[in-house]
Amino acid sequence: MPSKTPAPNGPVRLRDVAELAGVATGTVSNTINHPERVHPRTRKVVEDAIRTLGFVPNQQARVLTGAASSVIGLVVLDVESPFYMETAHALERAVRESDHVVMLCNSEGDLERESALLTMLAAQRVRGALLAPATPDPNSDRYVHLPGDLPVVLLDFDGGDQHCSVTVDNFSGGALAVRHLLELGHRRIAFLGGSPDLRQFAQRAAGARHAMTELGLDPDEHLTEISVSGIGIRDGQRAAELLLEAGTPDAIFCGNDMLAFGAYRALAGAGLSVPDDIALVGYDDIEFARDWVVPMTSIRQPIDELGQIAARLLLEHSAGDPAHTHRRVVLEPELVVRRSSDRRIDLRR
Amino acid sequence: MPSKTPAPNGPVRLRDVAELAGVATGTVSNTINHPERVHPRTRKVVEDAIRTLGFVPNQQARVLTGAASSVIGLVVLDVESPFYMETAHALERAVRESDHVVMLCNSEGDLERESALLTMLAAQRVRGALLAPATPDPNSDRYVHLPGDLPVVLLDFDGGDQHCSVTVDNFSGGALAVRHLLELGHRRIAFLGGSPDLRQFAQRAAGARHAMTELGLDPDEHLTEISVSGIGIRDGQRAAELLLEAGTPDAIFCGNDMLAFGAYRALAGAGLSVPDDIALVGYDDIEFARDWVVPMTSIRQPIDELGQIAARLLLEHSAGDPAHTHRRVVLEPELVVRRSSDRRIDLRR
DNA sequence: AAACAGTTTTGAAGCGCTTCATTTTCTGAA
DNA sequence: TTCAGAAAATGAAGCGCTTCAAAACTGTTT
Repeated sequence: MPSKTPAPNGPVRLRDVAELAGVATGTVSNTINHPERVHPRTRKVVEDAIRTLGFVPNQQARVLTGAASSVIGLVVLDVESPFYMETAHALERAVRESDHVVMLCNSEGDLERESALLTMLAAQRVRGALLAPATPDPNSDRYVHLPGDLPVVLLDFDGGDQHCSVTVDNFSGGALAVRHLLELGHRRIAFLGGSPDLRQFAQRAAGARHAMTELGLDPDEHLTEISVSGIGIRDGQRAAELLLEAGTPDAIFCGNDMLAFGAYRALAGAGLSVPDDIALVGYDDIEFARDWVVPMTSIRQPIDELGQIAARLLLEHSAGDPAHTHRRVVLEPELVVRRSSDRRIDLRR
Repeated sequence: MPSKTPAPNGPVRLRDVAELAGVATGTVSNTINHPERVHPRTRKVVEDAIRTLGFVPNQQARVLTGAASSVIGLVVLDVESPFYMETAHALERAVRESDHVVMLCNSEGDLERESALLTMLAAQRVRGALLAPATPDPNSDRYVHLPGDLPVVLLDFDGGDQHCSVTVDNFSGGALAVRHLLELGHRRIAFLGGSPDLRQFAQRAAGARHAMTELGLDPDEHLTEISVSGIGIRDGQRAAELLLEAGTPDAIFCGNDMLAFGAYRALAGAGLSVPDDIALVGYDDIEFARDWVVPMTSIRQPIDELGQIAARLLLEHSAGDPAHTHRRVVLEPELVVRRSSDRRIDLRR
């Protein structure tokens, strides 16, 4: 005579454990979630049953009964970009201790896809999402309403008072780089940035201009700006080649490290030595920068801190505290001087 | 007089939509999942209600009622390794069309953590998981029993007849590289591999030896093997420096591209030219290989294919077909010749 | 032996959805 | 106008879990 068990196939259910242990389902649930409430003797029996059956509680069912999800979504523009990967990793480390996992999603810079992913995350009822927006428009209001009121923290994008956000000051970073080059005595500087309507690049360029003005130099005269559509090594190389045709500057400041690597290739190809003939500065300080053939001076984004703060904001926000107010945190980048801009520095570093 | 709605807080529920549209819950469910079953007029009303309320169905509840999850887990050793990232990306592309998303998890090479992640994925009742095992032991049986019978496909690890697996033939790749170097006339070759008890490196080294024997050369005489604990640029550099102290070989074959980049730095630092003084071959053909200062000859792993096949196997396996039998697919790597081993090739490529 | 105050255990209700046997409504032919 | 059959809409049951009021046990005190 079959018991109440409808079908013994599929994964083991809590009820199966209860049956084997000879207790009620509530007791099994309690030994898992409130062990102190159940008698040690019973607890032992239940735990044994769990082990013999290899029971793994269905998280979906749990969440359905009100438990908070332990999944955090992260939507980035490009999973292959070292910067975003390092961010993902930092975030993961940050949420690890609170037993959360990161679900990494790739919007590929496509707004449609970005929306689809956010909806998907909302449908999964994840705890919340970190979003590095794909919009180039810094004032876009497309993030005001998010599907199924997903708790969101924006990365590298100012959320106004609609959302929490964590950004790194690009303007300040651009200024940092150019100030450094000016201090070294360079006067003809080129800024090699990605597509000019990507927020980050525009802000870095503005910072670069500011650093010049600050010292009483006219940017129009001393700063050549050149922009590329892509942001990869190839793009940097091509742009730098173009730049060289119009004359050799004293220094090139690139909008990111990949572009700087490309510029390096162009310079090496033209027989120019870095840093002897020309100084080179990148941005992001990805791992490769340190280990590039000539170690690359770069602007470091405080990625670990960014991950930690973003995680904290998100967990706080998604805890459902009605008193929560949106906060924006702006982090300061840091100049890391290496050989590519300063010949006094050991080649190895 | 309050209606049956218990609490209008939290996300919008299907029932809220039904109420607003003035229909039964079943009808709302049908307009979402079986639109053809509901009258166009009603459908319109319901769809409007969905839109005004911004309803996003709770995926957890859906899965609970038997729908297959749309999440696929991917557990890798190192999320910052370009090889795994490219794999993750390829996998993502592969499952995109079937509307699945990838949940990327980082085991950091830690067996404990790997287990924890697999349990977590089982608890989430994901559709299945791709696993790049952290065990160095190729015969480990720790993957025989997985938590909550999670459907799993192993990556880069032979699953025997317990699991499906997709691997790339490391032996063959090692042979490919060394054969290439021998054909170019090099006779004193060094193999610079990562920790010798990482399966992949051991197999590549074996392949290298085989290629020598094949040509009647004694590996003991012509092949110097040197291993490093790490697998990063720094490690490669240090190892190559050590190697140079004992004399300069004709060519260095590195167990991965990062090591090769490091070796390049060491060579450049010692004033040796690649490829004129010494040839260099990497492994994995990550994106950087093509764009390294001297474009790097490398062994390409067919990552796209790997992602596609793995995805297909997993979806098939997790479809629950009882007739499913575990398959192992072995992919062949490919030699990509670039400047670092062959001076006849244009510097730019 | 009865009364009491814990301490454990129980099991039904409910989370948001889908399914499906029923009921209701519509359609067109008789 | 009636009625069979198709089409559409209904709503209760159930997915696996947690919760919580109620029931069933302790053991201690009169």
